[in-house]
Order: sequence, then structure tokens, then C-alpha cells
Amino acid sequence: MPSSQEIERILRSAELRVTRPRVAVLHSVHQHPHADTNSIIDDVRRRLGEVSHQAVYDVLQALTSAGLIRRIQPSGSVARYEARVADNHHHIVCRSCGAVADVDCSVGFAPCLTPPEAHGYAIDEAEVIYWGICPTCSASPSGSRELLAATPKDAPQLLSTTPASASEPQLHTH
Amino acid sequence: MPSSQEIERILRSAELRVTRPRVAVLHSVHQHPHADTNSIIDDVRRRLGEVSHQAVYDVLQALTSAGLIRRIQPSGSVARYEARVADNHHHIVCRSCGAVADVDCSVGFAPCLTPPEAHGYAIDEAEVIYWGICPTCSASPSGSRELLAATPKDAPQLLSTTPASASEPQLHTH
DNA sequence: GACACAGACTTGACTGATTCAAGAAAAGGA
DNA sequence: TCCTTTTCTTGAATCAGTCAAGTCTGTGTC
Repeated sequence: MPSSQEIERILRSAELRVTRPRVAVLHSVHQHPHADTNSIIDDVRRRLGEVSHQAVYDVLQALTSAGLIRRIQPSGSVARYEARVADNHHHIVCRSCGAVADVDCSVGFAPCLTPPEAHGYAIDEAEVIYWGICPTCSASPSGSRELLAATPKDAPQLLSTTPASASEPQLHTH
Repeated sequence: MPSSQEIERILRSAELRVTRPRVAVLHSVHQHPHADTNSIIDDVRRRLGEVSHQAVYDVLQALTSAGLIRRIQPSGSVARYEARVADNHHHIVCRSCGAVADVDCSVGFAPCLTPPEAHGYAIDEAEVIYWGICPTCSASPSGSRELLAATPKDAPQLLSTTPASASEPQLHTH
């Protein structure tokens, strides 16, 4: 978890001005991988007091296009962000609760796969999303819930990370 | 391209009632792979006259959960649908214009990849999205457009399929 | 062929993530 | 410290998608 000084340094090295919202957002994304925008807004407000949601949207976009964070958006989910950008890794998403976990890419660098026929596209990334059921959901008796990809809004998709049993902390899930 | 009789048969074999909106939607998805919901609504109305958007949403969901069509939603795009469901194939998405093309999966059946560490998830599918620039966009001089994944709404993302140069027909792109 | 009923469609309102735009505030170089 | 440029605030708007209540219609049964 980078310190505030490191966060500042990271921002400056990307030629981004250092502002309180930016520091707080970058901190939050480091601390809560796969958090959705709303959770990040709440977390930033917990740190700084009132901050406009627009500011957080702007910051997330600035950090994303500077390559400091990465935006992921599995089918049927809202946008989520993570600070792990140095490597080329992939994600496992739970169809039931939307929890996201990281998966290392065995190749390591993008694109890690080559399609058999690229149709003339210049490919720079192969994004892999593994779909399945997380340990918590497969253990819980309410296994009859609608699945995420089929009916997105039925599932508590705003779970910002893996559910309670997992190691990553869970931001708010409203 | 299945005939109307075949469409009817497909619906019945999935134990779905045969209604005009369902026939039209399934027809449309067969005819325009990777079309977004709005394009499908327009196309259905072209065939049938006025049909409520809610009906089309309902039909798309019914067909999806019956396994007759597949919903895909690359990061930063709206939902798109395709009728190619028998195999396990993947997609190439253009970062610039959002065009989608199919890529065969060399394994063929899901999940075609196994993650090095599944974190206890029961994985049933590996969805691969190749990101790149399509031939049309890399040929066009306006190559400085914002990229799709970074700033979704800047690109004409509603292109329902590959751009003009490609073989698939293009539905409206509003 | 007529009837009944569950399932499908219409209508209209609503939600929620995200974006737009204009003006105020603040970061950072001169 | 001042000035310029960028960022943040405020408030409204957009757009995909959903909800809910009532009407209609496909389909099995008589």
C-alpha cells in the first residue's frame, strides 16, 4: 500500500497535478481493488469530506488514461477500477454476486493470446474473464439466485470485491 | 439465415411461445450479429411496425436465458447480441469504433482456458476479448480519436457490427 | 371452432450510472 | 505573489435498462 508521499510521486511522474481528490482516489483504488465508482466516491468522502461525484469521475478517467489505474467492466457490471497495472493479469467474476478476483497471466505481457484469425485487426490486448461461482456463493444455501451475466440487475453486483469470506476488504455495497 | 419456419421451430423447441416480436427479434439477431438493443428495436419496428421497447428487452432476455442467443458487452459498450451460440467462440473489439468481429476458439468448448489459480471459484466459462484497432480505423487518417475502453462515449460505439469495409451489414448507428 | 388462462405485450414512469457545461477554485511555473 | 491552466463544484441532462399495472394473445382443452 503506497504512502501518501508515494502516491504524490506517482501522480507527478505521470505529469498529473497533485490534488486532494486525486490523492484520495488513487489511495482508495490501491486499498480496494475492483471497487466500483460509487464505493470509491464514498471512500473518498470518508477521507476528505464532501467531494463532488463529478470530480471522482474526472479523476478516475485521468488516472485511467495516464495508465495509473485500470478500468474493468465485466458484462452486466458497473465500472470497477484497480491499481494493478504493471503486469498483464486477468479476472474471475462470480455470476451470482459479482465478486472479482485476480488471476495471474502465465504469459505475463499483453497480448497474452493470439487469435487464430485477427480479421485485419491490430491487436494489443487479450482480456480474459473467467466466469463462475465464488466459494461463498457455492457454499450458501440460496444458490437459486439469478445469474449475473443473464440478468445483471438481479444480483448484488456492486459488491466491490470478493465477498465476506475472502481476504480483500469490502467497501459498501448499497 | 434461418427461414421464418425455422425461427418458429427454434422457438418452440425452446418451449417459448411463438409471437411476432419474438420471431422478429430472433430474425434480427441472426441477420445482424453483434447488434445492440437499439438497433434491434429499430430493425424489429421496420419489420412489424410499432413494438414497445420493453417487449424487445423482454424478448432478448427470454431468448438469452433460453440459450437461443448470447449477450455480449465489451467494456464501455452497451449490450450486444448474437445468435452464434452452438460453439465457444470469442470476439475482437475495435478500441476506436467499437466494431466487433468473431474469433474462433481453438479449443471449441467452454471453458477453453484454465486459470493458474481459481481462488476456489467453480469456473464454467473463459471469455476472451481481443482489443485492437480494426482495419478501417487504422486506415482512416482520423486515427487520433479517443479510444473506446478509456473513454467509452467518445467513440461511435453503437456501430452494431464491423464498419463499412467489412462484410456484415451495418444497422443504424445513431 | 370457442373458451380459459398463463404468459407476453403496451404504456408510462422510474432508476442509476455516466456525461455535459459553465463558473469558481486551486496547482504550479514565472 | 501573480497568472495561466487545469481541476473541482454545481446542477442539469442523457441514455440504457428496469418496474409495475393493465390489456392482449398463444396455446391447450373441450
